[in-house]
Amino acid sequence: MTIKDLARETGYSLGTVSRVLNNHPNVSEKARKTIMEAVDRHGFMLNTSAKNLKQQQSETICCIVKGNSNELFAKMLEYMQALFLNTKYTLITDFIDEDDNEVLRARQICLDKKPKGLLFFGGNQKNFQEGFDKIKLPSVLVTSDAKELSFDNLSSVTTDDCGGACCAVDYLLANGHQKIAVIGGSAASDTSQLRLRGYALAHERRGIEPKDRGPYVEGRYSYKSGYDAMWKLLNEEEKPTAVFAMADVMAIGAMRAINDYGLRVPEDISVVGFDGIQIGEYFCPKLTTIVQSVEILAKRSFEMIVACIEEGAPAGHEKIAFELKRKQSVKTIISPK
Amino acid sequence: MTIKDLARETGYSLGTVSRVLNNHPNVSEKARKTIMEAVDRHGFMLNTSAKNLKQQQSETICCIVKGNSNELFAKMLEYMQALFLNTKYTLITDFIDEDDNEVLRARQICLDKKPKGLLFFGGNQKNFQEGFDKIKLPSVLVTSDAKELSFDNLSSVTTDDCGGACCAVDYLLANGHQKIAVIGGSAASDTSQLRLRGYALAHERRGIEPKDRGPYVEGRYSYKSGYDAMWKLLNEEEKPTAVFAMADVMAIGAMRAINDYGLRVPEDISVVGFDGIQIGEYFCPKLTTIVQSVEILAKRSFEMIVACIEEGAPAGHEKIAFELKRKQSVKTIISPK
DNA sequence: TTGTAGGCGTTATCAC
DNA sequence: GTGATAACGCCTACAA
Repeated sequence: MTIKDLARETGYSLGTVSRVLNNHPNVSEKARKTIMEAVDRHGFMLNTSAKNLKQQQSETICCIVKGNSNELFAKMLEYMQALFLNTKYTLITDFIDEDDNEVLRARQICLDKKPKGLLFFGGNQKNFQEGFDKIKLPSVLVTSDAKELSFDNLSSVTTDDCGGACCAVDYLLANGHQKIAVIGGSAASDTSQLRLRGYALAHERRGIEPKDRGPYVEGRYSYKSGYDAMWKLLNEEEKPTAVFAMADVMAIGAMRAINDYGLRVPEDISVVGFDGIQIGEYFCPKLTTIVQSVEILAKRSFEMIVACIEEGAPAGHEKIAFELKRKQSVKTIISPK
Repeated sequence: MTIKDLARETGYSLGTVSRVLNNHPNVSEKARKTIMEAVDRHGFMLNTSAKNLKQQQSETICCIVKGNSNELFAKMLEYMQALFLNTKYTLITDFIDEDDNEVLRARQICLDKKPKGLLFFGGNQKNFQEGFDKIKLPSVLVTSDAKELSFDNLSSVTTDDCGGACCAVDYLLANGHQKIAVIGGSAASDTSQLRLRGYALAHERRGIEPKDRGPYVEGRYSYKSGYDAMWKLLNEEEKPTAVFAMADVMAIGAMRAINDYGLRVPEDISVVGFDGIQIGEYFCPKLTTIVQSVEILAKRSFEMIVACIEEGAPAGHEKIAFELKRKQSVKTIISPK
């Protein structure tokens, strides 16, 4: 069933049917009614391939989401959808695997759907370096800094990773912890780099030498990896009194490991996470963490992409404020100064 | 840039370029090489709209996933992708919102991509009743029973929800618990119905009258909802000694509520969940739960859809075995008989 | 092995 | 208001 069939059946021409289906003006009420009736009768739907093929431009913005079970991204998407509701743009979402190439995918989407702008939720610097020059659309990379990439059509909005980590670690130091271990992602990742930098910064500000700092265990952002990393730390000669985990999931894995080892959080070892995902609030003890504001992240990304599209605003790179959420997973060794 | 440009540039014709791009035989090595070089040079990509439009049939199976942060579905998808890797089919995935209409979406996809079969991860009976008659492709509904719908091209694979719930509750009864409360989804949902049926069944088998059973608190499948439901139970005159939560997330919310109320799991109140998600293993105490086998769910769905497509097998409705994972959230009041 | 031409289902630009 | 008709980019007979 195509609009051709619809035309034949209603006695109107292709053009009129198409006009009705696209809510164009200049169609008689009568035509609209007859045609819509036929549409409903058959449950007719337009073929979007044909539509996309023909349309040169669409009032569409595409959001490419990396990884399909990321609570932060899911929440951000909700806000984003709400924001686009009252605009002339339609937000379309495309989920891709964690390790798929988002830039390649974006290029395909540009070809097929001809969107006005691109939003990337998560992204790998390397993929951008290699292929983003082929993309000419205003784009915003959310959750990862694109300043260094310096494409003039690629903005970015990120949480202040370095500052957040610094704040978390400083909080631990202020509470009297000394050797603070870090568990986090691969040192090769930009985000991990920044958070590690924040860790160092907090120490530097208090004049603590590198040799007097705790160890860094690399892993992936998962419960299991957090567990394993912590387990490793627990079996070393000198156990840390506190751990900074670069992600809440790692923090939770770590807390479980501490429990299994027979120690307690925060009595024996304190833990601070990063992200602010829900489960942190439900875990026992409630996780003290650096909260990324998904709401502001979404809002600023939205504003930036729209400004770039409508006013040709230049690409910008913005850092969003974080918030230290003090809960129950940190013990005060000396009263904070 | 289109294949036309590519043809012009390489001196070959449209046909040859297309053949190269689609790995057809009957192309000279030379042509393949020159054309591929041009493709790489420009980073050329085919327009999939045009491709889909033209192609009448594709060796494709589409998986429509409802809700984009469902751990069970994400895991199932991983298995599914692995299963399809060695077949001639390409699995394409389409994520839709929790409350979008999966059947409508499926119809659109059929029009656009002309797949050979459909996989639904999650689905609403009502949507199927209303619109599935328009879909003529072999389909499998995973995680929700489609027997009652009785479409001859719609199979289903589900965990034995009733049996699982019965097992969970029986385990609690066997451990000496008496008034077992239930917290779960809306009584209107099929899955909740089945799990509630299992709860009743476990009691019937031991000859326990409805009046001697615990209360049922309705909610949604979320941490918060589990928390609220439990809080309500805690503030009633007669507190339960055990709770069966229809989802692990609810169970975790409930455990947090118990903690906040000043009681302990399992010493004061025991909890059993349903699903077998990761966090249950990391929570303190580790959650005793009914595990749905995502692996088998995926495997059987895969086998069924392929059988329907290739051998015209009739639709079937299968129940997958669950597993009771005994961990730390249940206390034995009397030794189990 | 390669080239040519028709058409997939739409939308948009014309006339009428 | 409405109806022809020409693309959109690609695939695939069929012809050479």
